[in-house]
This record gives sequence, C-alpha cells and structure tokens, in this order.
Amino acid sequence: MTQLAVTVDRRSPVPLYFQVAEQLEQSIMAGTLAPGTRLPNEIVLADQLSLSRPTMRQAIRYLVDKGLLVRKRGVGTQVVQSQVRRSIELSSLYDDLIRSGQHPTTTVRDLRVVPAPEEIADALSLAEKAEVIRIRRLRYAQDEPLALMTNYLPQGLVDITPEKLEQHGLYELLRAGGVQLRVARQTIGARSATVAQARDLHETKGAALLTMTRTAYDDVGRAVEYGTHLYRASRYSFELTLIER
Amino acid sequence: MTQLAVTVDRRSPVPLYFQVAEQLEQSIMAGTLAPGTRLPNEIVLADQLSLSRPTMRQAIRYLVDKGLLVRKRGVGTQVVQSQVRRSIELSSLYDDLIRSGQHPTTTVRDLRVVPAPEEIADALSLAEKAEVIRIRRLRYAQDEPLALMTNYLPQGLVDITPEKLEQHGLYELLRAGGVQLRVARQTIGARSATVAQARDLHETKGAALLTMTRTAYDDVGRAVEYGTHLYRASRYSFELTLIER
DNA sequence: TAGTGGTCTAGACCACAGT
DNA sequence: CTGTGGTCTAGACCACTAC
Repeated sequence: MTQLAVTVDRRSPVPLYFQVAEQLEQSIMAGTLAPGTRLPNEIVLADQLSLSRPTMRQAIRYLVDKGLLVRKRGVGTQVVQSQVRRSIELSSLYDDLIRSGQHPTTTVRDLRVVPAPEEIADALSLAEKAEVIRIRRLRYAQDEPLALMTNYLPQGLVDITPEKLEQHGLYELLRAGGVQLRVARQTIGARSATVAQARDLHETKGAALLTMTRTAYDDVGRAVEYGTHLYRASRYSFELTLIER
Repeated sequence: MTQLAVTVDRRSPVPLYFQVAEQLEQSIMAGTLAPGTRLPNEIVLADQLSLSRPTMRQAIRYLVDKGLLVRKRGVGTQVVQSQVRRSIELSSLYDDLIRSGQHPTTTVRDLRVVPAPEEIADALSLAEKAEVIRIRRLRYAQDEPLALMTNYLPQGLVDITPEKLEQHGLYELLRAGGVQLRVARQTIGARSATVAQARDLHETKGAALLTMTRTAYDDVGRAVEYGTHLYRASRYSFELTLIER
C-alpha cells in the first residue's frame, strides 16, 4: 500500500476531517482507489497526514456512513465493491433533476390557504382546522410530465408565490427563508392512475404510479412541510443506500 | 430542565455511549421526553453521568443519525416533533414481518444453479456466465400473498436448501453462515402486474405493484446478494427516514 | 456577551481477526 | 501472537446563536 493522494490545508476553514473525506471520495469515484482496495490502518493514515487518530477516524466514519467504505475490526478498512449512483437525500425532486442535468419546469396549478384536513394537521402537529398553505404543482422534466405534487405548509414560515415556485424548488425557497431542514420521514408506495391523473401525466388510466408522502422537520424539530406526490413509474424511481450500524 | 432518567453500568460490556443512547431512545419513545423538549447541553449531561464529553456526544450523535434528535450550534439539542415508526433497515422482508407481528410463510418455487445473466454478473462483480444460485420465492403474510422474490447469490457462500428457506429469512441464513451484511443499494419503482404475476399475488392484471431491486455487500465490501422483488402495493409500502448532514 | 455545539489533540485500554 | 478497529478520557480552541 503506497501513499494516498491526500493533502490537508490547515489554513482552510473547511474542517480537516472533511478535506480528507472529500479527497478519498474523489479517489474512490475516479477509480484510483479501486473496489476492494484495503486502506492503511488509522494510525498510519493519521501519521501520514499529521492528523490525530480521532480526526482520521471521523473522516473514515463519514465515508462508511455514506456506504463507500466498510470496516471490520481486526481486519481493516476496504472500498465497497460497487459503483455508486447518487441516492435519495434530503433534497427536493427539483434539486435532484437539476443535478442530474435534466431541465425541470413547474406549473403551479393551485396555491391557496385552506383549513388543514385532520391527516395534515396531525402530520404538521397543528391544531385541527388551523390554516395551512396548500400547493398543487405539476413537474416536468425535459418537457414531459413527471410528477403531480401536493404540499402543505404552516402559514407564516416563508413568503411563497406562484412565480417563485415556477422558478425554484420548494426546498430552495424554504432554505432561502431561513428554514434549515434536518429530518424527513417518507413512505413510498404504488397505485394505479385515475383518469384525471393519467391525463395530467400523459399516462393511460390504470398505469402504475409511484407514490411518496413525506413530512419534513427543521433544525429545531418542528414539522415544516407535508407533501404527497405521484410519480410516473415509467420515468422515475428512488435509489437509496442502507448502512448497517 | 431536571435530571434525565439515565444511568450507566460501567461493569457492563455494552458500550457506555450505547447504554445512554438506548435509554434516551426509550424515554423519547415512551413520551417522557416529549417532542420539542430541549436537552441539557453536552457538558452538563456528561457531568451528570460522569462521562467524558466525547462519549456523551457519541450517544447524542447516534440518536441524531437515527432521526430522533436535532441539534443546532448555539442553540441546543431537541427532540424531533414526530412519532417515529420503524423505517427500512438492512434486514429482510421476513425479519420486518416477524417484528411487526405478522406471520410470514414462504413457498420456494425454484432453487437452482444457473449461469449468471449479464446484469446479475455485473451487480455481483462476477465473471459473465459464472454460476450463481437462483432462488424464486413467494412470501405470504397472514395467509395472503405479499411478494414475489427472486434472488441471486454467488456459489459457495452458504449452504441453502428449500427447507431452510421455508423456515428462515434469506438474510438470517446468510448471517448464520458467517456473512455480515453492511451496505445495500436499493432501487424502488412501480409497474403493472402481468397476468402471471397477478395470479400469483391474488391481484388483477394491471394492478400496481411496487418493485425493489437490491444489491447487498458484506463487511469486506464483497457483493453477496442480488434480489429483485415485486410487492403488492395494496398491502406493502416502504418507510424511510432521511437525515441531512 | 454568554451559551451552545463543532472540531481537534494525544494519549490509553480493550475486543476481535487472522497467523 | 500481531494488527486492526472500537471505546474512552480530559482537556483545548473555535464558530455560531441569541440576547
């Protein structure tokens, strides 16, 4: 095992562990660190980079949590045998499409304040019939319809207009309004398209659709968004990485 | 903020951070620590339990990663505003059903050695046409069909028989054979049932089905299982928790 | 300005894997 | 046995938040 192509800049404001993790990640993605490769042990790595062992461990743990490395006590740390595609993160469909080079556009079909139905009030921890903002949108990617989305937000969080929604993702607007999303709980299922859904999505009645409902929470634990979405299964799927421990 | 009902036993072989995390988790689940509750800061907590700050941090980080707590620099650590249901983990459908009190049974429809199709050889990082074990099963929960499952495994990993598969989950057999699963990559989608699938699953032709394909890796990064499953959307869905950072 | 979590160090001892 | 990662300590300084 030779030296790794990693350097750290102690003047940088970027945390040391993160500089290391990012460079290792790039090497793995580029194939310089091939699947199956065993890394030197923590102590050696820490010495090579003049870091303390806990800091080196933090870098490695970051990549283990991402599913790029696996470690086994008494054995060592190795690169996982797989080319990784990007998997679900706490970002919106809009962000995902932008990143994957698609060209998302959005039509806002409805935006109004409504009394919260029981299910939504529950999910957002609001009093029943509290007023919430309801948004219905149709999302296109490369000029083909992709998803029908309905979202509910507590009032007063951020200023939302149809114009903004057609130019930005909902999560982008939330972040711009100072809302830091931290946790989301999702349920993914499937159903057959109704006539109206089929018409909107350019499918035929009965076509398989993916359903996703999500409640998102901010950095102080408040529920800030509830969404229920319908995706064309012919054009969309969810990828995820699971880690044991 | 009063004392937390947490104690640690230093003679126990269970790591201290884990003892703390488990007890906090129980308090959260039981409602003793209500959603929105703010925890004392790390230093105080560590002192109360006579632990070092890093150890206390590790306990908290564990729960943050699980989506039960959120933290914000300069502010503090709070309980997330939501009742959590169990979400997808690196376990098999069989394990999940057992845990949720259902009564899964399994019919093995086929178990044989076949030359690996290109797609499977790729996923498992094997030579094309290497021989693999192919398993086709039908899973029932409470006497109703739930899922049609096809799995591929490299030969020689563990000893698998139809009898064992009808009494245990596949992952259980792998673990019993010394295979430690660590990472899995999944894709979740939807499709309409064919006539044959509909017959097996007691659905009608064209019914919406959830699809899941998964490649699982062990603790040294080897691909050890590839599966492609079909679930009745009317009786099954996936739950997951996403964490930012 | 006071209080919080985020990062970092330099050690120590232990449990487990493979020889 | 040797080598690996897992746990734990007791400090230090910094960045961010809220008042």
